[in-house]
Amino acid sequence: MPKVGMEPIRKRQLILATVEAIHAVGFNRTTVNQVARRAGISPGLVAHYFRDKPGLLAATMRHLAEELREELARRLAAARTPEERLRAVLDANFSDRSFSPAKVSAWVAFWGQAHGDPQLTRMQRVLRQRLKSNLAYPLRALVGHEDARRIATGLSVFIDGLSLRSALGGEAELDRQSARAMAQDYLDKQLAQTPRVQREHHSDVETA
Amino acid sequence: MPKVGMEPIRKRQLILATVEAIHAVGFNRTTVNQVARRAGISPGLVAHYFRDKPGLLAATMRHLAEELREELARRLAAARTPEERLRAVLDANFSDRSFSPAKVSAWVAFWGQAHGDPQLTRMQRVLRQRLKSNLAYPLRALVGHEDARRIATGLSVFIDGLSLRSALGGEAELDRQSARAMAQDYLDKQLAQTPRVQREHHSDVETA
Amino acid sequence: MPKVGMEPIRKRQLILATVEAIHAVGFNRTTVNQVARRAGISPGLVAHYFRDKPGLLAATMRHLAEELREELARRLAAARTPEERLRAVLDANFSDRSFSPAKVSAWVAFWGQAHGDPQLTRMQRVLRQRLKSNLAYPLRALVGHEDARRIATGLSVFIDGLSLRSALGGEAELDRQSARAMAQDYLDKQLAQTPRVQREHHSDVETA
Amino acid sequence: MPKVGMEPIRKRQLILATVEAIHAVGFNRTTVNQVARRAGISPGLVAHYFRDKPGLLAATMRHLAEELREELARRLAAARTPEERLRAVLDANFSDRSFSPAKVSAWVAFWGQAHGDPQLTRMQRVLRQRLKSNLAYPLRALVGHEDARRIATGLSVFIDGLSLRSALGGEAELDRQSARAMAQDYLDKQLAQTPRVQREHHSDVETA
DNA sequence: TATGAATGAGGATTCATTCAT
DNA sequence: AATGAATGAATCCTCATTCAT
Repeated sequence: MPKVGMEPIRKRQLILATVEAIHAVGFNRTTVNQVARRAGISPGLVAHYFRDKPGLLAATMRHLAEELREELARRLAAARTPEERLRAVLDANFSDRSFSPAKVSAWVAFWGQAHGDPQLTRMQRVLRQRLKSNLAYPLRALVGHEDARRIATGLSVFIDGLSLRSALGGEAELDRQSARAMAQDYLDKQLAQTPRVQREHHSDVETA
Repeated sequence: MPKVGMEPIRKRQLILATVEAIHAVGFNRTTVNQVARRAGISPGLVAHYFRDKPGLLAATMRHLAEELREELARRLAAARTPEERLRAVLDANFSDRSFSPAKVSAWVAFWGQAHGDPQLTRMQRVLRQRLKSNLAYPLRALVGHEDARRIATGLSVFIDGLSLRSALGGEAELDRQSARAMAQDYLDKQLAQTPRVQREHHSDVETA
Repeated sequence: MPKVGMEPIRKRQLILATVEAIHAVGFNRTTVNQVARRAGISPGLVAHYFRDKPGLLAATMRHLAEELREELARRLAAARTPEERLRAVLDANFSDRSFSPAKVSAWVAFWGQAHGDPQLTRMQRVLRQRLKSNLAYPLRALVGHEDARRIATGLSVFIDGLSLRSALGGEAELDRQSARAMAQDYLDKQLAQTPRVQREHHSDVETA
Repeated sequence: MPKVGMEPIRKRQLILATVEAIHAVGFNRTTVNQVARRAGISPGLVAHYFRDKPGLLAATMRHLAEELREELARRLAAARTPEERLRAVLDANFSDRSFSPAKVSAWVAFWGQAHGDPQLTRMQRVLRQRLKSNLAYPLRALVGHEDARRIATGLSVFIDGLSLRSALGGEAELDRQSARAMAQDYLDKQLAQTPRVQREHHSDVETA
């Protein structure tokens, strides 16, 4: 049943099937045939669209990263103050779409594979850096440079820990809402004990 | 060249080789032959001592957990106050022996495999629970029950995040000392904003 | 973009692409998709015109044989004496068109595949027989029947050997001109040591 | 059924099975499983001994070349005069062991694969060079340098042609004895028309 | 206790072929 | 007449596991 314009559809089907398979049977038992069957597609098509298994896995991870980026971009566009920006970053990371059990499972599985796979390692590094930047930027409006960097690092570490816990424990142990709350708590407690800085373009407004 | 009393030596050799292999080539490329060769042992012996590959992997993880337990027990034995106990828990988790690059890599690899493997999942759950208990107990001497539980959970999440970051980034990005310091910072900031509780057996001492 | 009268054009394109592919990447890596892409044609058309891969390969070999036949026919038409006929046969076999590197590569590749493929085997046999006949006929005007047969066989064997050498060694080792000269040398040396026979219809001419 | 010292036996079994398979079903249908089954061995052992399929094929060709070398060495050791040496070279190339139908089939199959396979190409080149040297050396005792080179080249080309003919036509068309005779005829006819040269170290003997 | 040769099931990948458009 | 997406059988290869020694 050959059709035109199927490429994006097929790719999406296969990527979703990959995430589901990882969540359902674990990374090791996730074979190309598994994924293809789950997507209702012939295994040969995987090669057609992703070249090989590493290609499929990399594309899957890229897809997850892209989803996260979209969620974040949408929320940041509506944010006006540093506080709103910080909230937007957390909202994106714990959004219904990005923090679903299957996707969190996939993230953790990829973390476990990153060692020894240069491509995955690079992607992880980029993602981590991006999260830190997204946090550090609004923080610099509130606290000193060094403190902003420190809090951004700590919060991104904490978010990773929450993902891990969520994936390993199942939803029962740590649901999305609680994870979100714990991240917020982390941020609040850090800010509460960090000296605020008056920044020039803020003073202007305040003295006006 | 069969010898008697080789069992514990062989087991240790194979377990260490497993950790090294995971760190060196990643979980997926860690084959039984790889591990055996690295240990300077015939692959057939793996079956003899661990029955099969899952057996070797479970034993390896059990070994890591046991090491952590030993480190902790030793330090807790010398701890007298709640503060010392908390420090002991952190010291154990970030000890030279438990937080080596290879071992942290192995932890993260196991996390990635836990999904779908009931045995690994169970072990993870037990470990996590143990860490939380070890933290919550001394905390209950300082803060309320609910706060103790909350801080213990948060800190164990944060420690996991630090391990992950350490494994993925390499030592360059987050060394052992810095990770230890960040965990301490987390604990300090949490305690600073949590109301202290006067407990009976402490009041006695203090009022004396 | 369906057009009429495309059949011979498409077939030629695909056959030439097959020869080029064999020369460029070797027989084994010559896939239908390879050939189609090289011809700038959809792989589906291969089935349309040649039914399947064996059909394409057989047609390709038939094409090479036909080319050789044409070259020979043209030259033979102009030949008047037995000597001219012999020269014509050699000229045809070592012509620019028939003895190009790509085509010689293709011949050798087909030889390697002939075993176990009845169709290819049959074609090889026919070709060989034809070459031998084309050589034996003019030779019979010069030497005895048995000698003619012997020299024809030997020369056709030698020509095959030259093709092989030319294909394996690349043009650097044995170019077309040298191969032609060696074949001629073979023929000359054989004739020089074979007793000539006076044939009736020749004596008439000569005694006239 | 693991045993020690099986390596050379297994390798020989697999190599012979490879030659037989190529002869029986053709190069393309010669799969690793085919060969293993034919050798009465598990397919996994192929990887154990030859790494992969190309490794097996290369080893097979190397084996054929080595066999030829042995045949030649044995005969050359017994040869005293240039004429005996030349005869030894032909005897070796058309020996019962080296010129069996299956082995000739294998040679031709390898020729067809050499294009695009650097390893096979190199081996072919070395073999061809060796044959030419083995012929040129005794020839230089009989004729001039340039003539020796020319005859050696021509004869080795002719031998290749005979192998090809023998493989394609089956034994019916050109048996081993006839092929041998044709090669001898080629050599004799060439020598008969090439001026002999008196070489110093021969004159000494003859004038003594 | 120890070896490592041998097995064979399982997985990734290739590719000739089909077929809806 | 032409496309090229899709199929799925076939092949190579890996690797956990077994077992004779």
